[in-house]
Amino acid sequence: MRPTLRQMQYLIAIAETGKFGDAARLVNVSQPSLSAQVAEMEAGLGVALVERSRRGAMLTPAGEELVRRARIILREVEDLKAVAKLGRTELSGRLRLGVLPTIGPYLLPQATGDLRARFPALRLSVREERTIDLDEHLQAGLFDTVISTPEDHPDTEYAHLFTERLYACAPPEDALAEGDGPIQLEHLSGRELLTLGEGHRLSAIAQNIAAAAGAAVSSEYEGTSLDAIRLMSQMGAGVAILPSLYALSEARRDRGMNIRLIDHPIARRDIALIWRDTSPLATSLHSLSACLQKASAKLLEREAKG
Amino acid sequence: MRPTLRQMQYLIAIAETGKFGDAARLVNVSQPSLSAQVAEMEAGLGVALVERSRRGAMLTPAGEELVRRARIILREVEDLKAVAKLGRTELSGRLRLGVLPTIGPYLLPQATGDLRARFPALRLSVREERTIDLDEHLQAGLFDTVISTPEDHPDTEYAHLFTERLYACAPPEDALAEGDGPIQLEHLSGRELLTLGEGHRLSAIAQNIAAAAGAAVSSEYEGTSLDAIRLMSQMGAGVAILPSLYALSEARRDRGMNIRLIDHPIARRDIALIWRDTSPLATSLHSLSACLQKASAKLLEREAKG
DNA sequence: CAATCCAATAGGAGAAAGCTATCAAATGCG
DNA sequence: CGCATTTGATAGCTTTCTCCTATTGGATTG
Repeated sequence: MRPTLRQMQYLIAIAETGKFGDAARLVNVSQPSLSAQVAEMEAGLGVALVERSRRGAMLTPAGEELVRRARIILREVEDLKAVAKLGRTELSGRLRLGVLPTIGPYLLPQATGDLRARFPALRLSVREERTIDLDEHLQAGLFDTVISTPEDHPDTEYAHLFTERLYACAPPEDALAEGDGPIQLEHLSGRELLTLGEGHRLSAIAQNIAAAAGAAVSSEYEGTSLDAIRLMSQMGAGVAILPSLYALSEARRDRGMNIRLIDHPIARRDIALIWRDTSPLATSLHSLSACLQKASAKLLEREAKG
Repeated sequence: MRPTLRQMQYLIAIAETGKFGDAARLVNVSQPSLSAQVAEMEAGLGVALVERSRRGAMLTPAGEELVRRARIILREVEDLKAVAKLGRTELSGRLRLGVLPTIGPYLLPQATGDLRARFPALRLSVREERTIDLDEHLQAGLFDTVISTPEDHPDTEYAHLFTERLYACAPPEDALAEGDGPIQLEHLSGRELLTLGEGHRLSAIAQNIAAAAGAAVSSEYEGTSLDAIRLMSQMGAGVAILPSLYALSEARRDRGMNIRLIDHPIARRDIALIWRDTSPLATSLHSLSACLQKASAKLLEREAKG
């Protein structure tokens, strides 16, 4: 690819020193080598760039113009190297993160402070999608990493973030709302459960719970957001099935809200930061996961006691 | 100089095709060569740029960023080549022209039309200086070329433009002002001659004329411009010695002005476009001189008749 | 299970870029 | 004037880089 970066560098050295010999010394090269490269450059471009005389070297108008441009180009190459160096040690640039809508809005705000401190050059691009779409888009390269349930994503590596548990939320006048501690599956027997629409991971889990508890998932009221489900529940439409992060963060905000932990292995799900097993970002993503883990621990500390 | 332009090109090809093999075909290179160069680039920068998988290649965030920058850099190299190509055939960019103050203001305006048509990319930077300064600054590289008298500039090549002759200009009531044709040196005998200050070529010539004609050069009234000399002459201070271009162009404008050609070999001087004999612009400057020659011929056509 | 596809690896050939030594011209100094 | 110095160009040789063909290894597909 002519002219070469090296040739440009040599030409600039001549512009700066005014002599072939000094220019060669400046760039740590022998004078004949530099002469040859400059001659090569002139031949390749078909223009005289340097005027040789006994008193040294002087640039032609064309040479001056090319030096001006070459300086810009070399500086941009340096910038490129600097950017790469930043990216070497830490995450930087745009990282496309896919996240479950039952997690993202509650976990990420908690983590932003830490993230900014730990990865100042990182620009997160976040998108909420259903589990099934997360997987497809991760494999297609539209996401660099996702926050989801590892078992739904083949050919991936992951770092565990936290274990999500489920909560039941009933209307105030409901019998379920009277107690305080965890409830058993049997307590849900015969009830109508409210959950998100199809394709969401939460929906699949709710189906399992319903089957195990002898309950039914409401087909009429499939919510499009957790807030919608909670509101429907408050209006008497049924028992809302809510995941940890939402339940705890909303419960903290709304003291009147009555939630009860469902105490059963089926109502647990591991949440992890997940990436393609071919991704070279693995090590960086591990430290990202540490930040996220810390944030989730803080959000879930009430759960540990309860 | 790492990374190389070629390496950047290869990385871009991967970004565009999504596969090493296709990228190699795109840039007319074997797949192993491209693989090696990209690997070299990654090693040199210390960052993973490409995520390899069985389904092809995918860029990391760092890779995307570098591709963005590399595209800019490659385009600027193309621009540089294009600029060089323009400069190859014709004069272009800034050409620093030094010119005698007795010539520049009269010759150059006449030539501008032709110059623009012939060298559209040329930006003339003109500076008027005394002969002695022209020479010094030409040698020092502050000028690419000058318009002057060849015999005053050693180590130069030149292209003849025209032969300048001298005119005598006397006050209206003067005896010299009565005739019309050329005058002989004897007509100046005993007169006081007006000319430019020291260091100007015209001054030296006027000294010669004075010596040969038995005249004196006024030491009191050394003009700083030809207009000043002419005015002083009109006020009765002496006989102004004026060169062709000024005399003819002003005579054309001011019909009442009386000028008479001095008919003697000593009152001639060759004017040429001059450049260092080491200048690679020689051929281009020859075509520049053709334009200037044409302009001067037009200005001097009255002289040919008279 | 064979066929196919993709990237990495191996080994060798050619080009490119480097170096030392030398030359030719010109300048500078005694 | 003459000799030492400085300048860029040239010559010859060595090293490094770049590329190519051929092959391997792993994974996907019919």
